[in-house]
Amino acid sequence: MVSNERNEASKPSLTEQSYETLRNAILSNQLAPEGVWSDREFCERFELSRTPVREALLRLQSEGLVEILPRRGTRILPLNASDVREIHQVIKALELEAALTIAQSADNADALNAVSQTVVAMEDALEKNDLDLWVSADAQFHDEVVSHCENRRIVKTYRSLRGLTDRARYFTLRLRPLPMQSTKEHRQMYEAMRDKRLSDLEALYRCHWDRTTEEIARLIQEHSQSRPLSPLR
Amino acid sequence: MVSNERNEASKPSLTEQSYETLRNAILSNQLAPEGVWSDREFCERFELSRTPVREALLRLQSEGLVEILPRRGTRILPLNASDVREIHQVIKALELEAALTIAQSADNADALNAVSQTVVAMEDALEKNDLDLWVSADAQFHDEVVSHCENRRIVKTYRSLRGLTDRARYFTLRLRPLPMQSTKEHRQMYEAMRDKRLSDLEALYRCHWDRTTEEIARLIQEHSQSRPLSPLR
DNA sequence: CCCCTTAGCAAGATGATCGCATCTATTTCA
DNA sequence: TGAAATAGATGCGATCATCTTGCTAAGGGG
Repeated sequence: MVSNERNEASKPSLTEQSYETLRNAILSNQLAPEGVWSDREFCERFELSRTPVREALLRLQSEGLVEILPRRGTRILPLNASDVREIHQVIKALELEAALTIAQSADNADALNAVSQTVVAMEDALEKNDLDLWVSADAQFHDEVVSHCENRRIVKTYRSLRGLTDRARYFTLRLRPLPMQSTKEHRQMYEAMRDKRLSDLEALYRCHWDRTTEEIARLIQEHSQSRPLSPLR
Repeated sequence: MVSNERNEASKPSLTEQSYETLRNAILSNQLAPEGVWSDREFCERFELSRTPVREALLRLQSEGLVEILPRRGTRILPLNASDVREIHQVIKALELEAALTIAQSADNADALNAVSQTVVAMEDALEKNDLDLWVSADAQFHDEVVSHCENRRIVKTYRSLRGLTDRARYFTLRLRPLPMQSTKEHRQMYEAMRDKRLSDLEALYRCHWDRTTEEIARLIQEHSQSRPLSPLR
């Protein structure tokens, strides 16, 4: 009666806690992606003990945020232009698949409604010249599309990859042109989804992501030429 | 043949060893996907100790093969028809993206050559009526496509998901019709890729995967109706 | 009087800590 | 320059404390 399935809310384990702490520290760039860190340094800095930290690092490695060098230490992987391009390509493919699924679904009223609202929010934010609001609406657009595709694997993979590039998106936001073009594209994507124009939807999606990707990747390339390449795993 | 970047081959840590052992045991169905296992049982059965087993289980959980119930044990997740559909949808999207990338690449001679050879191998195997050989060639077709897309994230995500459904594919292989249709489709996909007919390629890919997915999913549904649904994470 | 519900206890298992042997990298000496 | 020793850190295992769960018994209701 009392017990439902959410048992992780009751008491976050230290491993979970370590994972969240380290992940946030990396994504917010509090941990510089340079040099090799030892377990001890993580422990001392965040007041955690070794086992939870080790298990958290293993998870972060599987997500591609860090690289564990056996018997040597842990390296925070920097995000270079090539990484952004690779990750965005996967995101593009997954999100397009989700959008196509929604467009072809018979029962997509909820999804379309949710997506529609985010488009309106983007247009409002643009009018008010509120970039933070726009970013939030933009993120929500993509999240709503993915969330409504009824495929937990797509959602999970998408979320984990998306987190990686939020760093990049955040830092390059104010360096990019005002997102008028982007806002228009989002409306077009929504309408193509609504009207079940599948090939239009696909072309729009690919175009949108390819353009966004190039904008961000170029900015990263210009602003951090000194950073080393990061091997995967 | 020649190992290039694989530095884990030099000396497999016990964690790596545990991971491989457990993963193989699950994928080959030596560990029944029923009931909850304790750490000790894994340790005794495979003669490993707890720390490596725990770390391996964490990795397997992040791949969706097992579910760790806090303070209760570890459950091997069964593969039901719905899972197969979800995973195949992701695979379809990723592999299509890879195929499109190859088709649009200027320097795709190597890739096309490798893929072409696997198609020939499939046709040979079919003629000899050698199912095992056919399966191997089939797997190699998809692997070559993904491997040549120059995107490590796609490769990595693909491999991890593909492993999950190999179980299903293996078990349903001999229950499915002879793969004549499938072989023909692979040749068509290859030719579309070679001739840069992108929309054909896309349609062929979607059609191929959707058909394969339904074949396998239906067989699973019929053969294992008694199995419980498996929640993700 | 019997059965069902609930509280309490015990046993077993897990999350986390700590220590040891081993391996890597660096430094020093020949 | 090269080899060996030393210092430091990691991988792994042993151990402790806490939590879950199943069993038992007591109490209340039919």
